[in-house]
Amino acid sequence: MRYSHQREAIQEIVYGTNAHPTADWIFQKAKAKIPNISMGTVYRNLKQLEDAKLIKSIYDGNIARYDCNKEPHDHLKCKVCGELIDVQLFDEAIRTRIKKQYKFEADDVVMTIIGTCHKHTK
Amino acid sequence: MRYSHQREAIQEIVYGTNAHPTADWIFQKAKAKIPNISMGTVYRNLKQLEDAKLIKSIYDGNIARYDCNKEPHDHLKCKVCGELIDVQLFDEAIRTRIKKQYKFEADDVVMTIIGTCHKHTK
DNA sequence: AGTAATAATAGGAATTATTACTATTTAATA
DNA sequence: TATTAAATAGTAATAATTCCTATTATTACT
Repeated sequence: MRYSHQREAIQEIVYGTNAHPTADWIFQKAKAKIPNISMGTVYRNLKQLEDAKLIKSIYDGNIARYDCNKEPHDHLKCKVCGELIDVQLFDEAIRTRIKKQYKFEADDVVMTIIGTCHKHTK
Repeated sequence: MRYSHQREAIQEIVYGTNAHPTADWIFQKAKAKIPNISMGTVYRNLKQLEDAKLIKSIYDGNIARYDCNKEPHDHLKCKVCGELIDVQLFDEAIRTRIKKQYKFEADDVVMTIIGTCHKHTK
């Protein structure tokens, strides 16, 4: 993977937030740095960064979000404010259980728990 | 919710398979019964059936799939054949742990474990 | 049974997220 | 510095889904 100014900027943007930004949000931020950057460049680089394990992507409903947290982790999604909170729930015990119970070799987990976060409890 | 021939057909189609069909697959099947049914009708009714808790929907990547299994459950997704297998992993113990550890009230879980199913182990 | 009210529909246009295409630019390196 | 191929900008294309509107069908009421 050859160096590019655009990719560096995109990586910096994703690393600069833990708000799980969308491709479009990243595109808007990138335009502030590189005014004529194009959406295709954003998508291509996000994919490359993901392939290189420098970022992760998650599907929030039907829209992709990008995450600078590279550790295996899961998400709590608040149904009031929509925020995604990083948590670590899936562990080796569950992996073993899945292997024994279902003869299924688990590589990756996409887990989102929908509910209400502490900011909205009265 | 008023009766409609179209909704009845759509519900029958979803109930008639456990292959987690997409909206388009359901649309094709529905056309065999009702030749001039439209895609909008399929989407509207799938949403209504989901609101009425008669079916469930899950996101497989960025595409919606529909499930006649109304019980809370999770999915194993085989990365070789793409099949989604219904399992039950999320339980009251995890819900309690989330509440204590993160002060988060969990309502629903969207969990998909990506890996390889037993059909592809040599 | 006839009629009024309105939910649901067909058909198509619009939207949104994402991918594909192509001529040009840029980074690596010989 | 000249060469080569990867990366880019700009734009067109695609795919899933939603929105719009005139018409149709279901229900409720006489």
